Amino acid sequence: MICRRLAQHDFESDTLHVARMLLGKYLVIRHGTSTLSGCISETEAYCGEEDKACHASKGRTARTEVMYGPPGNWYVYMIYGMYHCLNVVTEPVNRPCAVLIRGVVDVKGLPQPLKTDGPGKVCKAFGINRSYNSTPAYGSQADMWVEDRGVEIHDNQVIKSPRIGVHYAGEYKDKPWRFLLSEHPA
DNA sequence: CTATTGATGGTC
DNA sequence: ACCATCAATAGG
Repeated sequence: MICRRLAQHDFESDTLHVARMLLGKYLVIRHGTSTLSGCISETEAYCGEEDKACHASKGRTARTEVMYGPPGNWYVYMIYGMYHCLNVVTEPVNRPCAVLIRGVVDVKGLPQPLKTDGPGKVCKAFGINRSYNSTPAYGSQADMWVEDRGVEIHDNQVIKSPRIGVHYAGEYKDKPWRFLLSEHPA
């Protein structure tokens, strides 16, 4: 069975391409001796300063700094004071883009099943917080990474839609930059 | 529809 | 130092 960790260069390409590519890949996190993993089922692309829905539309700040750095680092932020959202930085240095991981299915390693159909719930189930911000999502040293387990996702399994919760984003609010599996492969 | 919750960025 | 807003979620 194929089981390859993605490499940094896998995150360097166009953000829409990465968001589509991540569907069917596996998010894996190591907590000490235990490991959690699940199949990525929903993503959204956030594409640079010109994208009014992207946090980097406000320019370079302490929060967005990681997006201006090299691709393949995690971008984790807190939203509404209660939830964390997990993103991975894409595209070359100084091009502030990221993919939000909104849904993970078929999660293995939890003591009991938890709903993971939303970005806040993904982070809660996986125990993801700000301490992961700016850490690499690739390489053998990573605590949390993405694996290709050979699951092929065809275009007829992928639904594209506008992104959630970005009504304020002007001409960018209706861009079909959300990608989700119509049925998950498990 | 509302309440929750605190980080964040903009303004004073 | 304030203040409005927010890439969410649960509950009516």
